[in-house]
Amino acid sequence: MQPSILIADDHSMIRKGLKLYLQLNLGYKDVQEASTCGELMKELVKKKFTHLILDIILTDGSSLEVIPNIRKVYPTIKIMVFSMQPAEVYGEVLKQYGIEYYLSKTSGEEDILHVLDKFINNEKNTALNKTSNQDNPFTNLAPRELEILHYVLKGNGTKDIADSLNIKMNTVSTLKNRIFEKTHAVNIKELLELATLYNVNY
Amino acid sequence: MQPSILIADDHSMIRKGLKLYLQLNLGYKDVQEASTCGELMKELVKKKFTHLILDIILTDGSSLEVIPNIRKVYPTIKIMVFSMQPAEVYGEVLKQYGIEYYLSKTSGEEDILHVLDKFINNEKNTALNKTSNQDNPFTNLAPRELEILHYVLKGNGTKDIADSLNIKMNTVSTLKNRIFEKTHAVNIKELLELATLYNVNY
DNA sequence: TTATTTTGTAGAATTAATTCTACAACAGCA
DNA sequence: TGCTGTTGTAGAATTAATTCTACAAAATAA
Repeated sequence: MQPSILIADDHSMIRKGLKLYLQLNLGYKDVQEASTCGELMKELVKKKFTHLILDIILTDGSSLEVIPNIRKVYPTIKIMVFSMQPAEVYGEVLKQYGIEYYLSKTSGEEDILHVLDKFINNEKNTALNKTSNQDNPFTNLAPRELEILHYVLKGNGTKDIADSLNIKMNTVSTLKNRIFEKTHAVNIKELLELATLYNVNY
Repeated sequence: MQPSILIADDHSMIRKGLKLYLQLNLGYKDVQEASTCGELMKELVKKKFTHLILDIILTDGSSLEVIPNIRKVYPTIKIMVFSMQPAEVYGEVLKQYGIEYYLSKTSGEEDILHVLDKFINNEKNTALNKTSNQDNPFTNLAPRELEILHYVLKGNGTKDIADSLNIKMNTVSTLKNRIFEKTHAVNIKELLELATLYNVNY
């Protein structure tokens, strides 16, 4: 059976690039795109996919949150997550969500093709198992904390974040405090520096 | 004459996506890739390109720094810069380097194609022209504003600054606002980026 | 030289952000 | 299997920060 692949990422250029790899380099013809969580869910209903490739953060929310739902409705679908961060940052969270395949957008051509190929052919991914970097302060962040971090690193304010996630400002403040505690940063400037240091983008 | 295009970006996926737009959507066949400043210079020697598309930050340095050199050796080459940031952040710097075309990677499909098309066909780019044509945005700051800037860049909060200068928080806020206005930064993150870019560390 | 803009400052009012507390759900350990 | 720590959430109270307005002094333009 031919694999049927759905890509969800809010940058169209990334979607096109990934699609190109899958279609031209690896020869998988059936590749669809979605740019938001909403679109993602809509596409899933339209058609039965065998493989999902999800950016962690989409404009309308974190794809991590919808993964349990997707799993419930489509238990056989294979899911790969990808983002700008090196694997260590999301390592723990991904394990928590049972994600076995991870691709960093900063990887080189060969790595990308290698990981994609393994993913589509359901081979075990070796890369994720060996990661557990203790000194990266971002590794200890909880899923929601990472999500908030994303917005904080973009420069968004507390109210903004609260509004776009539909939670109270208090909650965002609490999460932000926990991020600062765990990373030992004392202000946004230090957090940004740390993020630069550990190659954590957004 | 057919345009001959060179893309420099350290994310291979972005290169592929951009290439796809140029080749499949716009029909320009001659598109090459480089992932580092070093590779960029090597490619330039190999062959005469008509158009360059550069990510601002590459792994081995800022592409902005090599632009003057490129201009000296290849005065007719057209250069477009692209990055993850919205145009305003780099607006001033780009002006300084004589860059007329800018593309944000976060743009949607239509915008990307539109800007690319204009660039390749040497049409005037309207988007960048309306950004104010001052030099270094920090040179317009008044003495007291620079003083406040110093504390802001250190990561200090409004109250802190007010206390250590023995002025009211209102005053600091007003000064901060004027700093943001004059630099066109919308938040601390952008201000820090601008400061880094202009080597401002008061 | 006069008119206009910029600069440094703040009061009042408002809005944003934090802190402190709490609690239920869950995870992990022992 | 019960104990303990973590996570995600928010209410109440408080504090920090912004906005809007204003004004005198200084700088600048006409």
